[in-house]
Amino acid sequence: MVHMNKRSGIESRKRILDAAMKVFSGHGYAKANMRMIAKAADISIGGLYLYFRNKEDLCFTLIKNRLDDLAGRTREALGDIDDPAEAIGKFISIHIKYVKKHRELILVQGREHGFAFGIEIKKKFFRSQRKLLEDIIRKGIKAGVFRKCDVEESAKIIFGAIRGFVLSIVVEPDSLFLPEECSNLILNGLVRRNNK
Amino acid sequence: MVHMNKRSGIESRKRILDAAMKVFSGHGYAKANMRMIAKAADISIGGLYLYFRNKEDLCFTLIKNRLDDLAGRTREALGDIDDPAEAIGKFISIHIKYVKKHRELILVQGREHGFAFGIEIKKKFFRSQRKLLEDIIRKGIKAGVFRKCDVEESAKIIFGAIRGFVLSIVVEPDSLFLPEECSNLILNGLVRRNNK
Amino acid sequence: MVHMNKRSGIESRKRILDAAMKVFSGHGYAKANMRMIAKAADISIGGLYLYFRNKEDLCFTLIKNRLDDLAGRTREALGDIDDPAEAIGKFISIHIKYVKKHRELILVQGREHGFAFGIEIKKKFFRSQRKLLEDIIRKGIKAGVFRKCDVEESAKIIFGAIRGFVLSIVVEPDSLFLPEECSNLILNGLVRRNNK
Amino acid sequence: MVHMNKRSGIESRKRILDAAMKVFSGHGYAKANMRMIAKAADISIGGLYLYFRNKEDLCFTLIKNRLDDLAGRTREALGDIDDPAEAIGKFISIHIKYVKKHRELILVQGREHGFAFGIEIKKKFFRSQRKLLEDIIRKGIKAGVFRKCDVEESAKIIFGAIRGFVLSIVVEPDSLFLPEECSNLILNGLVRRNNK
DNA sequence: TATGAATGAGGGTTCATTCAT
DNA sequence: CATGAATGAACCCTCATTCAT
Repeated sequence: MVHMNKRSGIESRKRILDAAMKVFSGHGYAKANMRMIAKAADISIGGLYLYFRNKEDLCFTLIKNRLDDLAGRTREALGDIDDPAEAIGKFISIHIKYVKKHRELILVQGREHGFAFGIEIKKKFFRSQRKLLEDIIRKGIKAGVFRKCDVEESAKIIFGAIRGFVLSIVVEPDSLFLPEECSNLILNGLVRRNNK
Repeated sequence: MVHMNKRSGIESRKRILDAAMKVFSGHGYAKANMRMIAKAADISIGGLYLYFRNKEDLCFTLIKNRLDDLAGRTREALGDIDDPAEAIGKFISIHIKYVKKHRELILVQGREHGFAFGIEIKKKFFRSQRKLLEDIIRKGIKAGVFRKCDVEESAKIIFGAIRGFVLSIVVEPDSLFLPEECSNLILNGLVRRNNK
Repeated sequence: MVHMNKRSGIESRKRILDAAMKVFSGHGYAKANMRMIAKAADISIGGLYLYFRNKEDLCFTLIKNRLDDLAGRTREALGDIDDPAEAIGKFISIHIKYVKKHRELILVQGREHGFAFGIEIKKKFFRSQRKLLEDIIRKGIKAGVFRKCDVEESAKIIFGAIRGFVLSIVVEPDSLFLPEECSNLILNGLVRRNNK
Repeated sequence: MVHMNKRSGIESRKRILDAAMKVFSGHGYAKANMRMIAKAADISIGGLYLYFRNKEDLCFTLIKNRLDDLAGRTREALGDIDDPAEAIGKFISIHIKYVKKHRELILVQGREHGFAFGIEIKKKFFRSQRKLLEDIIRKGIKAGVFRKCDVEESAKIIFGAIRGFVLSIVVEPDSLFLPEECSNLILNGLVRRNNK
């Protein structure tokens, strides 16, 4: 290939990241290889290593970026909502819509590198998101809107349902549930209310 | 090395399956290799291929066995329960306890082989389990115990929560939710009831 | 598989040989494997080794049998022919018809085992057949029917043509030459005779 | 080991081809292995796959190159010969001398890959060479130098003799016939002419 | 005479990573 | 900043052969 127009480092980095997202999500971490990414990024194999220490680092960066992005959006969206029920609904819908839009994110991940792969970053993310949910629930209970339940457990369960959605994208992309229904179930439960 | 004491084919097959479960779950599909499994099964590499066509077939069999087992247990456990709320609770607890006990199951899976890896078997399993949930919910609504909700969506969401639990085992094995709390939330929702 | 009716050793040996011919000729020596042969012979793998020391020995026996058979038939056919030209024609046609009928023979052979594979047996066979040709030619010259040519060279060339035919069977089975035309060319040459 | 002195891609390709020819012809396709070739080419195993898709591709290229080379030489040599008898002689001698010089060519080939291995390329080559022979013979007949014979059959037979020579190289390298004698026999036949 | 589970060296191939240019 | 040829360990899998039964 001929010499490209010189590109800035920043631009190259971004190109690589985009390409890597495409390739990793298309083939999975294990089956994706550096040659594919290099080609997709229109850069040489060696070039990859100018910007990322190794394959793992590249993938890690990808995940971290996405997680940070989603965390930011969630924080933002929740900022001006006071009603706890509405906040729960918003939390669910924003997460679900995000993973649906960026489904590539999920497809990237494998169980390589003996678990350790990006696990810390994910743990931190999950913890922070659960915290958010806990705060909402706690506020709802204090406001008398929610019943007195185990706050932490409930947060885990709600977040679990969202993660279940993520898994569904991989296995059953054609039968995903709706965020609205999810909020509805989580808020109201299955059991019939007296008054309706 | 000399020949092992002759073992029956059946016994060898089982040894391999056990060893494979251990190795796959310990390292993940991609990082596990046939040599490891052979050593763990106390058999030669070639011996592995006497019982399984290839690595994929071996792993596939593993998953299928577990799924069939869980499906059987679920069917059995649900058989003599009439109360829909109780059935929901049972469904949740049996699934969650099963994956907790056999957490190896989850760790096995990767995204190799272009998604197709065992996906059909899983899809079928998921569909059948969701069907079970749907039946319970429908019965609950008819009995006037459950409110009129979207049956299919609700089933997806409940099953999603269980699957979220599965993912948690991988990432946050130290903060799993309790099956009882899960049933509680799913049945009663977050929002406070009028009468309490 | 259940126990077969006990078969005699002789019969088993023959079954194996037949099966081996089929398998070797269908796949070539290198790609054929003992399992295939065992299955085709309806015997166990171990059973093969009761009758033949190893794969090579089995194949070798195959070749030797065919070569001996062809040598016998040639000797027989040539026995009562006096006319040298007719003898040449007979030699060519018997060889060509034989390899055409038993084309499997050819397909068996590979270049495995560093050349040595069955080479001695073949050499011997070739030498004896060439000798036969030489005798015919020499007789023809003495009788004044054939011109004075280099007997050994001519025998080599004629036998070469036959061997070329063998190769053609592998590569161009649809454009084989006719034995009659071959004798014709060998006997009369390309160049026009004065008197015709 | 540290990196070799950087070599150009072209040069490496050639080194590999040379090494492969040596190794394949020394051991035969089936017994030759990529490690041998790598070592002989003074390159790493992986390096081989930079230039050839796989073992088969490597061997195929080898054969194709030789065949193309011989075809070119034949065409060239025949270009300025008008006398049909001389042309036949030239055709025979050029082919025979070529395979004698490059005897490695023959030794390479096996019956692997279910016959298909390079067979098309060979067929094409054989067809084109036979065509050449046919043209010479036809010209000879038209000029009244050759007797009226079956042109295609005769071409097949002559080419068959050459191919028989090729086989002889493998089995009886010590008793090859001479190109001159071959032309002589083919042109004049065995049967004595009236006038001599 | 017969079985077939078991062996294990060795084959072809891949790919993350390096480094001379 | 960028290249891409080169590396080589490691992978999955095959198969001739053995031997306890």
